Amino acid sequence: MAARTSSKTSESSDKVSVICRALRRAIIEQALEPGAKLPEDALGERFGVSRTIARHALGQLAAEGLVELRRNRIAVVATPSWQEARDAFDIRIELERLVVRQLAGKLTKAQIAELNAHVDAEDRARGGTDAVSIRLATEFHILLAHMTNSPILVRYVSEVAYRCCLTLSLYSRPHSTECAINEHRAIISALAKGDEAKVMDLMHHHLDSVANRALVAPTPQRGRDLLDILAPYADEVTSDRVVKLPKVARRG
Amino acid sequence: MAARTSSKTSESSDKVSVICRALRRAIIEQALEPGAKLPEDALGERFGVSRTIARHALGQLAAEGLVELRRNRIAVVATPSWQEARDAFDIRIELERLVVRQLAGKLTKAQIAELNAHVDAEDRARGGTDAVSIRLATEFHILLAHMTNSPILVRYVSEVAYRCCLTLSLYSRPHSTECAINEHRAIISALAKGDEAKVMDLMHHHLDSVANRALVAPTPQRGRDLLDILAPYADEVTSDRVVKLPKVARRG
DNA sequence: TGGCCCCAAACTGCATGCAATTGGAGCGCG
DNA sequence: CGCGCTCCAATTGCATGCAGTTTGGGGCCA
Repeated sequence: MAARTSSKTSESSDKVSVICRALRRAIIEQALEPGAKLPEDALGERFGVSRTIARHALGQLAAEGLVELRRNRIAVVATPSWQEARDAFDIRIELERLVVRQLAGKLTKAQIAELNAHVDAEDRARGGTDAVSIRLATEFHILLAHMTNSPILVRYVSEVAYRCCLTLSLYSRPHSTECAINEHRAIISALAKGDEAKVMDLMHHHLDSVANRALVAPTPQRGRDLLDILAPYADEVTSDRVVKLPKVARRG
Repeated sequence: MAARTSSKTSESSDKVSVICRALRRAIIEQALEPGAKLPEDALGERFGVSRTIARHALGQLAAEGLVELRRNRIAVVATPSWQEARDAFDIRIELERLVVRQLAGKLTKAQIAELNAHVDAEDRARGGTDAVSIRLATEFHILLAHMTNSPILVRYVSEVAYRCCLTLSLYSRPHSTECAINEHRAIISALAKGDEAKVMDLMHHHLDSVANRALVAPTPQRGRDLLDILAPYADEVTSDRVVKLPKVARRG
C-alpha cells in the first residue's frame, strides 16, 4: 500500500500566513540573522498590512520558536543556545526516524521520483549559495514528512527542522553539502527497498553527522551572549529587576 | 549529575497567555468538548478583553492544534480524526522515550520526591471525576518533561500530550486510571535506578496501552463527522463548492 | 409538508487610535 | 573619560470601528 494520499494541510491564505511564510523563509535563508530586530510597524509597512496583522504573524512564529517575543520589547529572530540547538537535533532525530519507519516500503513510484527530483535539484544548487543549499536540504526532509500524510508529524518535523536551520547560522562552520546529498540518495534507496531498520539507521546517522558537523564543540564559554552565561546565576535573584549589567556586546 | 536545573519557560503574563491557559485547561478537562464553538466576542467578553486579544489567543491555540480556525468561520475546539489521534500517540511515544532516556539516573532526590508526590495526588484524585484524573495523569508526563530542562522538549511533549487528552474525550471508553498510576510509579522507580533501557520500555508500553485503551478499534465508520468520511470522495471533485449535503447532524 | 430564496443578525478580517513602556541620546558631574 | 540622570522618539499593548462574509430562520411557492 502506498503512503496515505493527499491532504490539504497547506496554510490558509490569510495575510498573516503570507507574512509568516515570508519571514520563515527569510530566517532559514539567513537573510534575517538570529537577533535581528522585527518591529511591528516596519513589518506592517513592508508587507502592506497593519501592525495588528504583523503582530499576529510574530505571535505565530514565536509559537514555532523562530522568533523571541518579550513583553514591551521589539521582537527578534530567535537565538537558540548551544544546548537548545543540540536538544532540537535530538528531537529531530527521533521524529525523522519515525517518518522513515512509516514510509519504508510504502512509497509509490511517483513519490520516489519526486524525492529523486528534489535531490537532483539539491545537486544542481551546489554551485549556488550556502543558504539555498541548506534550504533545499531542509525541504527534502519536510517533503519526506509530507509523504506520511500525518499533519501532526509534518508540523513537528517542519518546525524542528527550521529551528535546526536557525542554529546552523549560529554555530556552523562553513560546511560541505555533498555528503548530505549522497546520504539523501541512500535514504531514498533504502526507503524504496523497504528496509525499515536500515533506513532508520541511515536517517539517524545522517542527522547526527549534520548535527556534529554543525554544532562545533561545546566550547563552554563560547555562548554568544553574556546574558546566557549569567542566566543560571540570575535564577537565584528574587528581585524582578535582576542585575544591571554594564552595557557590553549588545546584539543588534 | 542531576538533570539540568530550573528555567523560566513559563508563559508570560500577557492577557493573551492568560486566556490561552484558561482555554487549554477547559479543553483538556473536557469542559469544552471537541467541536464547541469559540466566538471571539464571547471569549473577549467572558475574559474582559477585546476581541483582538481573544483572536490572538485563538491563533496561538490553533498553532498548538487544540483549536481549528477556518477563514470567516467561528473557531471551534479541534476534532482530531481517529488517524490523527493515533499519529499523535506515536509521536508522543518517541518524544517521551527521549525524555526518560535523558532523565534515567540523573534525577535528584528532590525531583524524585516531587514525582512521587504528584503520583500520590493522582492516587487521591481517584475518587473524583475522570476529567481531573486525566489532567493529573497528563501533568505527570509534562512534569517529567520539565525535568529535562529542555524547553523545546517541554513544548512538544506538552502539546502532543494535550492533543492526546483531546482525543480521549472523543474516542475513549470510560477507563480505569489505576493501572496508569501503577505504571507511573514503576517509571519513577526505574528512573531512580538509572535503568535507561528499562525505563524507555516502560514508558513505551505505558503510552501504548493508554493509546490502546483509549482509541477503541479503528471502527471504520465510527468517525464522529460525516464530513470526515466523505472527505476522500470530495477530493475528486474539482468545484470549489464541493457537494451540497442535505442538512444532517450539524454539530453545534 | 417540504424545498428554496432572501435578508437581517452574527461574526470575522483588518486598520486605526490612544495610553503605557522602553531605550538611548544628550547633558551634567565627579 | 566614565558614570548617572532626564527626557523624548520609538515601539508595544490593547480597544474600537468599519467593511465584508457567513449563518440561519421566515416567508413564499410548489
